[in-house]
Amino acid sequence: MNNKPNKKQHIKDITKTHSFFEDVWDVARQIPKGRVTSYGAIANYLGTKMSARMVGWAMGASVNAKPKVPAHRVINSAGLLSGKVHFGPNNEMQKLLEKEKVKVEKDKVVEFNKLFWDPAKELML
DNA sequence: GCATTGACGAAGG
DNA sequence: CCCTTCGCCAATG
Repeated sequence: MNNKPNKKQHIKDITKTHSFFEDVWDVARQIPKGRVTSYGAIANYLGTKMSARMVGWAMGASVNAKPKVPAHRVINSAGLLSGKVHFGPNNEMQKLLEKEKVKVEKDKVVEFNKLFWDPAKELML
């Protein structure tokens, strides 16, 4: 099929009801409590595996998400709280994670590999 | 239309 | 453990 819709037009259309952001938010909202995932994992699940940056970018817009998105459970592949600054002037993100029994040290999730929640594996229904 | 930026990822020093 | 370089896509100026 060569009837590919203009990407720009498509985006403009979906921006009203359904956007790349909402896809990310939808996945993020399904992250179990006490678990964490990475931008790359979500990107891979959405098919945009080449651009984990876009996921982070969507997370930045999560402030517009309703209901709010547990973005504090979404971190980078190294288990580092890369976006903690976006939660508050202090380590708000870390506090939220520790509240969910997620240990954080040096802005990094302890045993991140064990707490890692991969939507592409856990959420493939 | 080009340049810069960005809550990334991986590899190298 | 810390920093640098490259690649990636989309938004923004």
